[in-house]
Amino acid sequence: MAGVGTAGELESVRVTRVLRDDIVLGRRAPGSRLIERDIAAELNVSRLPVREAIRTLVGEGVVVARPRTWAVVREFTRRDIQDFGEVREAIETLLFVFAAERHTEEGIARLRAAYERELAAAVAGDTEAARIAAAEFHEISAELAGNEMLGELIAVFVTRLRWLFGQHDDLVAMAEEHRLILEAVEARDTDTLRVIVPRHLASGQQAAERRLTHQASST
Amino acid sequence: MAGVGTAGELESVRVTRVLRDDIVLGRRAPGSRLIERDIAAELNVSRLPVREAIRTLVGEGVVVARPRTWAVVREFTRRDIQDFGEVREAIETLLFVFAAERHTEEGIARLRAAYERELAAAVAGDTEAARIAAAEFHEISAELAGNEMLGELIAVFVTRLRWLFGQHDDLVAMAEEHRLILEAVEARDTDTLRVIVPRHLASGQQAAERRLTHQASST
DNA sequence: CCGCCTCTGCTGGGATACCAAACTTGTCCG
DNA sequence: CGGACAAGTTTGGTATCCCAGCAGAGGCGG
Repeated sequence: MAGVGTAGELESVRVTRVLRDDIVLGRRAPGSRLIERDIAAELNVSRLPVREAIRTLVGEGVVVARPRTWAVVREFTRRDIQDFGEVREAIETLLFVFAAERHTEEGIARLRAAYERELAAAVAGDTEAARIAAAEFHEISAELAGNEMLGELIAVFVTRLRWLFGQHDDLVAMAEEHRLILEAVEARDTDTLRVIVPRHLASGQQAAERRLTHQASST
Repeated sequence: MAGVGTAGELESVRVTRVLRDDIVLGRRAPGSRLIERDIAAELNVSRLPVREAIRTLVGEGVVVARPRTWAVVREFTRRDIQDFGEVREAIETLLFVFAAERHTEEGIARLRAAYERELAAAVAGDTEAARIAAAEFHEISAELAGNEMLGELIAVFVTRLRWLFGQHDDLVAMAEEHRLILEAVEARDTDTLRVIVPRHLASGQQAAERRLTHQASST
């Protein structure tokens, strides 16, 4: 169900994914221009799908577009990252608290499975697999939270999240933090969650700020 | 700053506003079809601005679009409204708590001015003016909160908010609730805010659910 | 009489060509 | 050295055309 890929896929969706990956993976630097005509030529499509893709990425907050000029990859300031962290703290705390209050047996089993996959990959040093498993940990949590609107809200921010906080230095430490969250969710211990989730996010915050410093210095 | 209007305005922005108002004000019913060609003809534009507008409204969560078929105005369930209320509670509490922690003298003065305009309009029975002033109360609060990302997050939800919770039965009561919030913000009393903001929102929740019931019965 | 299935019309997704508006940029002049 | 001006770019929008795919109607068979 996940991996059919190009079968009947809309061009605009494909272009969006390519551009988004370019940005998130750093192949397009913050501040660099997104020129519709050039991108269209690169990807062998007309300007239409490119325009839609750029609009989508504007909605996801990783591209800024002023009228009648080129769009650029967004440049985040240290302040933006701080602000984003504050908002993220509130949202994710809500997410895990709801998951704790509303989860089912079956859901916890899936959450544990994701955690175990993440841990195994982290120990094995498989960065990509650990990243994917960690993302699934979040997705399953969103399901358990049983709040569709919360899911939509997170969807709006998830690209920014992947971009700014995508790479975490210490994979094993992150897996350990997920274990603590998993156990608190399973025990429906919301008080503990309200303490450990902010702490968990703070550890990723520093990596993001370090990354920003690195980018700034390379400009 | 608000009211220049049509001067050099982009067509896509204009079309978006027209469609959004149609939906928010109930001129387009939930479930009704949004057919690009028809809307383009109605507004004397080509299909492109209409497509962009529909995409924007999808992003704002008030329109649903499946590939290669018409888009429809979103139909909200009672569950959606409940979920939305839960999320809104967390976001707005955060908003006013930040505003309380970070506001300036000058900002409070503007917030009070907005409140007083709202109260005067509510007492006078001027629904439209009260609605506008209440919206400004929120906008100023977002400024005072000093968190750009939080503003972006709210922007994503504000259309849904206007649509579902737009009309509040008792304008004077809402103004009174805003007075309590204003005073708590000014006094930097975050503990009180964490209590009264959820209570404030709950009072609007019921109106939204009643509205939904009304819509369902009229279908 | 009911349910499935095909078939057709409608609708969006995309390509192409073209034009206007306005933003950038580089140049020239004071 | 700085500002006004002109040329080149780039997006926003219009107008068509075509194709793929969904929805609904109607027919077919049980």
